[in-house]
Amino acid sequence: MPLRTHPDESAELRKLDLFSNMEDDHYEMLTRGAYVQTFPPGVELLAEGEPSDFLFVVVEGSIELFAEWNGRETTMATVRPVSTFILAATIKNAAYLMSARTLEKSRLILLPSSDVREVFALDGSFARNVVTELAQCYRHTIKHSKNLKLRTSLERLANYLIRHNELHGENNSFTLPMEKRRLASYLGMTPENLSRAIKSLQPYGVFFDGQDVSIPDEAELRRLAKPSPLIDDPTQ
Amino acid sequence: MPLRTHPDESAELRKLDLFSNMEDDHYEMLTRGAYVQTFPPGVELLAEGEPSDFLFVVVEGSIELFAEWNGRETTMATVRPVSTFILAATIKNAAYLMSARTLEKSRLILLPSSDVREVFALDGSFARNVVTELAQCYRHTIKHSKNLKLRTSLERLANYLIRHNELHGENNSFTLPMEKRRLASYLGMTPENLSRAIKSLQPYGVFFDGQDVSIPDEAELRRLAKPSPLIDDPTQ
DNA sequence: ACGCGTGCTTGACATTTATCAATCCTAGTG
DNA sequence: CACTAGGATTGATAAATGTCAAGCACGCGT
Repeated sequence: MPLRTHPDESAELRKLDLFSNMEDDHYEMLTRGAYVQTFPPGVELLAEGEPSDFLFVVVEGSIELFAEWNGRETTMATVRPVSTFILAATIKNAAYLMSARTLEKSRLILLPSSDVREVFALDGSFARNVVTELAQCYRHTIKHSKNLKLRTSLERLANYLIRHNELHGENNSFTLPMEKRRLASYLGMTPENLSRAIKSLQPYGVFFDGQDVSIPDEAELRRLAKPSPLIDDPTQ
Repeated sequence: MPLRTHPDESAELRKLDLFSNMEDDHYEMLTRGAYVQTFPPGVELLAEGEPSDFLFVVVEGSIELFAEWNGRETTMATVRPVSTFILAATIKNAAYLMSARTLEKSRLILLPSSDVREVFALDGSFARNVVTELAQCYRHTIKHSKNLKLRTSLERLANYLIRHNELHGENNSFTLPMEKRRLASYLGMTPENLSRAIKSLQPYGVFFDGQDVSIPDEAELRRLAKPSPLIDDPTQ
């Protein structure tokens, strides 16, 4: 059963960049119809093609954005706290282009799309925040396309490992943040192909133990991966 | 030698969705430093990685947005009049993620990025127009990624032909709007592979004569292509 | 009309990637 | 503690795609 937001969630929401510098009564309009809901893993929250009824905010857990065509499926992105998803569809009042499912138990805030559009039309600060968020998503997707079109799957894997090590590695070691089959799908390859790619990175000093990865000497891997900030840097 | 905008270009610019509902003095701020310039074919206007000095508007001709990595190059989009490009980089004051070159003789309006950002901060209507434009670009790029990840190159070609026939075909015939090698690059394949893909579409009722295409009976092609509005419809 | 360049096509071949089936491994369950 | 289900791996094979080299064809300028 959906519940109204609790003060805790509301405070968390207010801190988001997307809602900074907004007038308080506009923020009130935006959240008065909001729900907080917790979902178990593997729940499909929305399907591509549906009209956008809600803007979603992940407060806890993780969400997979994926797309389907002709019986095939591919992972487009993974969304982690605290951030929104399907903002573009909400603002444009258009159909979702991607489906979403929970990967683990997740707590979400649902903001009615009509309220979001209403406040968007009224509040200039909010409109500017939406631009920043959309520009971010847009540039991420451009980089994803460049990655797919300019690199082989082995190169994509190598660059993924280097970037993830930079962001989350300690002592050049880290644990994969998702199942291998999802990573494979995100990187545009099959699980079998990922398995073989992992093996063929061993000569470059990459060692896997289940989900755990260690890259004692990054230099060799970098020679193969040739990372570029214009594809791999999430802050660019 | 750069020239200030002429009254003609200025009127054309003002009519763009991006500048609708703006206050006149804000529009004035935006255009007082603008230049109009005509470029011959094949001129590289900007390179990925450079800071965004200008927002570009194509008034005449056509522009290719492309990206490079490790000696490889791929076409990301073709921009035709009247529309802007590299808006996201301009607003975020970030490096370009794509390079741009003229495909034919082209007339462009250059708006200094600093002016665009200044007006963006002042004018709520302009900020909302930027959102609409960015959401459009974002969703286009999502569709491009889905196309690449979910379809084979033959399926991508088939869908491209169906869509282009819908939009620009007369009597189920049309002329390719770009060279085959650029189409190949846009579709994420080599020119050789495109040549073979074209041949293997003959049994599906697709006939090429140089740049001219005719699809007397679309039904057969559609059975192969399985077009989806969530990938192929530019208005979605 | 003649060359000339560029893009297109074709063939032979190599590489990359997917598919299918079997097996292994491991975390969770009764 | 064995059982089981689902993911991961492996091998064999097929399909898709890229590479290289040669030849073709069309348009352009002289």
